[in-house]
Amino acid sequence: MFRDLYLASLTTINSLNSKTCNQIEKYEDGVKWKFLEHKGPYFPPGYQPLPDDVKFYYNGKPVKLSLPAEEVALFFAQMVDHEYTTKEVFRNNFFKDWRKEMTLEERQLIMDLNKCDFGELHAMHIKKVEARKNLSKEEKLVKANQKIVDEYGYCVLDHHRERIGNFKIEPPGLFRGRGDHPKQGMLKKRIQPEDVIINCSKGSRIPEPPAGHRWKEVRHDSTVTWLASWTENVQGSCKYVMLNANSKLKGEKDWEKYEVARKLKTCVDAIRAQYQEDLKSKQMGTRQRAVALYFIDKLALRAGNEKEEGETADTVGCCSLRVEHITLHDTLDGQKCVVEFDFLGKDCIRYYNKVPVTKRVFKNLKLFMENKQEGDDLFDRLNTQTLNKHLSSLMPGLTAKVFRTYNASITLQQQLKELGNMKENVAEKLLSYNRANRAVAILCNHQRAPPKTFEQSMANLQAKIDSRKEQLDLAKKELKQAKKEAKGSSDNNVVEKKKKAVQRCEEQLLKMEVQATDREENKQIALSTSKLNYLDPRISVAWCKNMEVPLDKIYNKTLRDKFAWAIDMTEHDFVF
DNA sequence: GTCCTGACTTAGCAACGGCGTC
DNA sequence: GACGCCGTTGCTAAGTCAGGAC
Repeated sequence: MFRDLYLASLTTINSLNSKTCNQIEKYEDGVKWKFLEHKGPYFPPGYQPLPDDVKFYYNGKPVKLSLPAEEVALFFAQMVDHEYTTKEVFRNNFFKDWRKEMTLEERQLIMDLNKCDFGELHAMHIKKVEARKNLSKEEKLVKANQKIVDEYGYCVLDHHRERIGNFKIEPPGLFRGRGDHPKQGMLKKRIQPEDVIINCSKGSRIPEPPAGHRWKEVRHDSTVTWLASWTENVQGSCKYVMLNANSKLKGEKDWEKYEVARKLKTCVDAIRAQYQEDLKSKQMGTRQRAVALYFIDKLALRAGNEKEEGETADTVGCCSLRVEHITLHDTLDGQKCVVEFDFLGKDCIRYYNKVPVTKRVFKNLKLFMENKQEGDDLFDRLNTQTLNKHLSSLMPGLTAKVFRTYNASITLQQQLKELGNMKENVAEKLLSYNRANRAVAILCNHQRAPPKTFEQSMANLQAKIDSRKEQLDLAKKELKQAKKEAKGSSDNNVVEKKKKAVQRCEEQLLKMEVQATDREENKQIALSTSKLNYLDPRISVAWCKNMEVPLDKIYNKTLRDKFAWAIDMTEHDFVF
């Protein structure tokens, strides 16, 4: 995949368990692995045991916890005002794992989480957060942190110095699975150097493990893009240290992704014709595949791999839909053949939609649901492997995911064409862009929790609009008066001044009203996900050029870096 | 064909920090 | 200069998909 990888440097934040540690060192930078004794364990950087006046209480009595148990208690204490800690599953998992870190005596004493009082630990945490907020820039070690990024945040790939995306090892803490995750609250353990695999070129400088320690393995695999990896203990999955999105390697992959989606554009009509035909197939499997493809294409559903029951939250995608996730209505709200979808998708985000479908799709769905009950798969003859195998036979590189990219990008392009108006000012053009972006976000079901301060900030903005309206009325009156007074006079200066004031007021009012509309429409919709992952950046770059809108109005610095390849190559006549 | 795993992309949340307003 | 708002950034969970083993 790449020829010549040199890992310039790599470091990990946080260190090892401290079970037998007998010495505490305070670290200025809080980053490098630090080792206390040649054969001893690591200690968390900067970790200080609880001061004497901060106590943990069990059943109303103060208890001095051993160091590992104390650290895990702090993880919980930091979260006590979060909804997580009210959930039974979270509490049970936490308590079970916490007890594993306790000494025998502690385990015999601490039997019930409800009798634990983390109040003082939590107060200490809040105090620390507040204290940090009040620090100056220098005290916050901004420069020191930058030095760490300079030293450890880069690698050399094909002779180019490239930024690493996540060069810090994930610190220990409590697992925050989304939704009703059965493993939420479990202890995410501290990663040791002995857990970490380093991947770098043969002959390159191998990063030094901390003194007295060794890496799990050093390998030289140029077929993969990761620089280091480890296995996390909660789900047993691999975690990787990889390059930043602005690297050449990631940029090339991004470009390839959009090129495959563009290629789909050339054969999508034939593919659609084929799955329409397959809806009539005698083979049940083929019909199911056709209906699934219809959903993936029309509704931009995800493929929906099977998941191991009890290991993760109960979420589904297209192929894993169950009969309880759809309701069929012969007629609904004056429309015929309506399918009502209601299920939890990725990240436990609810997908709720009422969609009129063709008669044939509707008839097939009725057939698939015959003699089935809650819990049964809707598409029992289909899985993502067979679906993708079929798709790749229709077009090289075609998978279910490509439809999402294709439909997202083509929707943006069409919407921009429909909504765009060269005569508008920049604020109005941006509203049109955001509306096009929003159409995509709705299609892909990219939601967000409404900001906590939403109602208040809308009220503030409305108050500003009202006050500006009053100013405008006043300015108009003053203009009228000035015109009256200037009648017959050759001096038009006052009138011109008042005219400009009216104009300025109108512009400001329009800008605020546009902002209010945009914000309201965006309340529960996340635009960033589609912008980052689904919309071919060349469409946006070309639009900016054609509409004479500065690119930084739609792409922030991070996005401009990520899409540098598109910014460099795109002309105004680009068509997706 | 199915199951499992590794590698990679996609996703939302929360902390941070810059900037406008008073 | 203080304050609050909101866009940006970092973090890491949760998906997709290919390939290998059986």
